[in-house]
Amino acid sequence: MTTRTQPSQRFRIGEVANRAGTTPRTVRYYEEIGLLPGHGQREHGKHRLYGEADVERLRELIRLRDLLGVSLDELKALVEAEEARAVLRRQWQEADSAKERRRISSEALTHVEAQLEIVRGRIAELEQLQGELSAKRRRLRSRLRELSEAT
Amino acid sequence: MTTRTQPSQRFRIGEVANRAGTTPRTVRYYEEIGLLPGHGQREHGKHRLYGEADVERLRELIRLRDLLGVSLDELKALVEAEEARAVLRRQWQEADSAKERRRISSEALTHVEAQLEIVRGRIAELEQLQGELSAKRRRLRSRLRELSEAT
DNA sequence: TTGCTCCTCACGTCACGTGAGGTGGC
DNA sequence: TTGCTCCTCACGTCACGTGAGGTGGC
Repeated sequence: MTTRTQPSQRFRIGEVANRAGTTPRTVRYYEEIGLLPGHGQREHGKHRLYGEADVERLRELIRLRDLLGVSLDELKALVEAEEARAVLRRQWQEADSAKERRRISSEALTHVEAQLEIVRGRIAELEQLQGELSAKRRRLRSRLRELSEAT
Repeated sequence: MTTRTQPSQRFRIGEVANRAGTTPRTVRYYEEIGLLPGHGQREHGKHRLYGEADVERLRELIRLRDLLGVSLDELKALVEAEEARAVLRRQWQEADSAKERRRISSEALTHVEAQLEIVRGRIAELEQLQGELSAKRRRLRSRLRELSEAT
């Protein structure tokens, strides 16, 4: 499973956490719940070592967690579905029937569109809030202008 | 403190939670940590009763919690600062020196601008993600088109 | 009276934070 | 050898979820 060529560039957990904007504890926890590989063949007590790809994955996880506001379970399901599709894409690149390939692609499309809907909704809500805050700011500015003109 | 005219429209905790899109447990917890008034003169074991204003406040709390991604402690500080300014505004409407009123307004402006920065940042990040998802969708659609043309 | 929702503990859970005591690599 | 970061428990915390056992209002 997850046969990973050992990356040339090796980071320890602290640096990985730093680069991804989080803490070592979070990295260990994500390994514990299966969000990060945990490259199994590590002896008990030995240091965890990571490559650039791990940093990227962690960054992406944190990004989606924060922006989509999903639980780690949902996040796991999301990225696992993504990976399953990536595997299928590679396996059946030329092989398999056109019908099957259509099914896979259209399933992927459904997932992407669902995510887009969440993102669009969040943007809309934030823009609404932004509008309200801008109006507030405008009122405060005009009040301040009046106050300084009154001197 | 928080002398509130008893509202004519009275909801029980379940309905308040429903209208705000949350649960009774959350309402009780917010009362416990001081995010919601808890209209003190309730006898032990008696039902909590709320008005339309409470529903609005709860909605706003949940909205800010979800959109800004702040802790409940930060949220509390945020709304308390807001309320303190509202009180000042009412107290010193005509009274007090123009200098003091300028100070209050300009402090409020600083807070609003800080919030606007957070909101803008989040929108920018979400738009970045939206762009990436749109590109993915475009690729998937064109692949599907090719697949159906190949039949 | 029968349901329903409410009440107050109080323990469980998720996503980590924070030491405690010990080992490993520049 | 001296620091520093790492390791593994394991308990603490924040923001609630979830019963347990009981009371209150249409």
